[in-house]
Amino acid sequence: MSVRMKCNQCPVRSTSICSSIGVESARDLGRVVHRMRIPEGRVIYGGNQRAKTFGIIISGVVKLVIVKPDGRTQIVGLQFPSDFVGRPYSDTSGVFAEAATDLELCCFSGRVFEDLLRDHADLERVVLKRTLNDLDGARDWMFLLGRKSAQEKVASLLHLIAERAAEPACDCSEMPVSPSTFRLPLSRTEIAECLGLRVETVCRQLAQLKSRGIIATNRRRTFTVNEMAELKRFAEMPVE
Amino acid sequence: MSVRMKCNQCPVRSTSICSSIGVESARDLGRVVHRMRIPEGRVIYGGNQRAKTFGIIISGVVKLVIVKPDGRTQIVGLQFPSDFVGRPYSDTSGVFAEAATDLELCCFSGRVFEDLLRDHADLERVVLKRTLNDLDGARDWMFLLGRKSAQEKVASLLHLIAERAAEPACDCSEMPVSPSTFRLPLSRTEIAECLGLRVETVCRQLAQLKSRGIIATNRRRTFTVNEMAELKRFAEMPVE
DNA sequence: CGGGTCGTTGACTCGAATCAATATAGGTGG
DNA sequence: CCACCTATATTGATTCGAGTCAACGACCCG
Repeated sequence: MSVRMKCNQCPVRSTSICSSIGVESARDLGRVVHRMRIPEGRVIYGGNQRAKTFGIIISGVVKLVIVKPDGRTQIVGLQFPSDFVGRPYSDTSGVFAEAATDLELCCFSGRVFEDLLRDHADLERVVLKRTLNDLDGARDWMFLLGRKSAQEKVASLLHLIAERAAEPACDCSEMPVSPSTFRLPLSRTEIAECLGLRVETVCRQLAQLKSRGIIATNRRRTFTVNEMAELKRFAEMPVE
Repeated sequence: MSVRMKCNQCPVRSTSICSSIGVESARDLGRVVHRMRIPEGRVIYGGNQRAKTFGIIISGVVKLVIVKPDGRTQIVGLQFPSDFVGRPYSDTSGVFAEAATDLELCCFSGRVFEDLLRDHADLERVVLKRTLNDLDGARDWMFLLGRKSAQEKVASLLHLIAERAAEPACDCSEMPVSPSTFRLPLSRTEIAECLGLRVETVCRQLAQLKSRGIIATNRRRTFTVNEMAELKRFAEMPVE
């Protein structure tokens, strides 16, 4: 099976960077890709990872983490299917990328991709656009970290995940039950690490949302959002 | 006086994007620039600002702010001389840019710059590199907002500002007194808005640092860092 | 079925927010 | 140029939200 074939049946083709570049760039990119399965917990880049890796997430979730020597941990980004993974033009970033769930990654190895970037202005433009969007996202997240209450933080993250999980490209959904049920890609501890909170606080806020009927959880990672609109309200209102 | 002349004597030429592009791009860019003085408090883009503006800061400081309807405010970025100001490829960003001090800006108006970006791959590449650095910076800041104590937050911000203020391109320094004295580009309230704190908390932490002899302040905005190394320690240690 | 990790809940503490009262710089107008 | 006036900064007293410590419960794996 040729690479072209693989790209043609790629589930994220229409939403990834591949959809925004010219045929020539797409062809050159298609030549150097290979699919890869990565188990939960594996570090993709950063830290002691020597080789640069770039890729597009086909399925699964990647977390971007900052860990300080004293153990304090902050998750500074989440990436979902169709997102671009990698940090071009630098190999010294305090951030590292780790598989939050098992992943399917369409990846191209370091040097090759950077050469491609240099040679294909359209590819570089689309990476720039993605990066600018990531920056907007990071800034919205800064507002959350600096100004929102625990209640709002938890509601915001659930809302964000629920929206991404609902996208067709994402296989997080378990079964199209009534509103939206999906498997949470993060543990309680990881949720806390996203939000600048402690696990216990996250649990208490989840309990609150449950008692109000806005969400439901049975098995640990199985989530149902009953009232998406309510959830959004909670994500932006100081309290009730 | 020609534009070329103006560029030749530009104080931030060697550190801005202009230093990283080819002669042809530099020439084309030089054709469309004009200097502008902008008073403290003026909004440069975002909010109700219709016209897109791009530019390079020659002197002064720009703050990037998110304000929510209920009045909660978070500063999500600071930009110093030689930094690039503007948000290409989008006009709907919740962030807006405001002059934190009086500014001197070398600016190019919207459409023209975006066309230039498209036509000059080297210019686009250097904007991409800057954006990636901004993203790294935003993520470091997320760690600060999510995980640092008030003490560390204040020390971190002062350290960051002191480093940028010390750069030759920056005219913040007042007089080369013993260690480093400079004019703070932010009010106490703005410092609080950077850090996800309240004014009162910022004051108390400043008082702490003063009583330890690490910094000194006489007139409100005049700051001296006595012990840069100590300040850095405080920026990263849970407490003392 | 048993062990261990992860999640949940409760009691208490602590750091930063809030509320309130001055103090001081710096600008303004007389 | 000086005295006043206002916005900004500072300090104190108290409250409150989230952190910490501790125990228990439940899901998941072998």
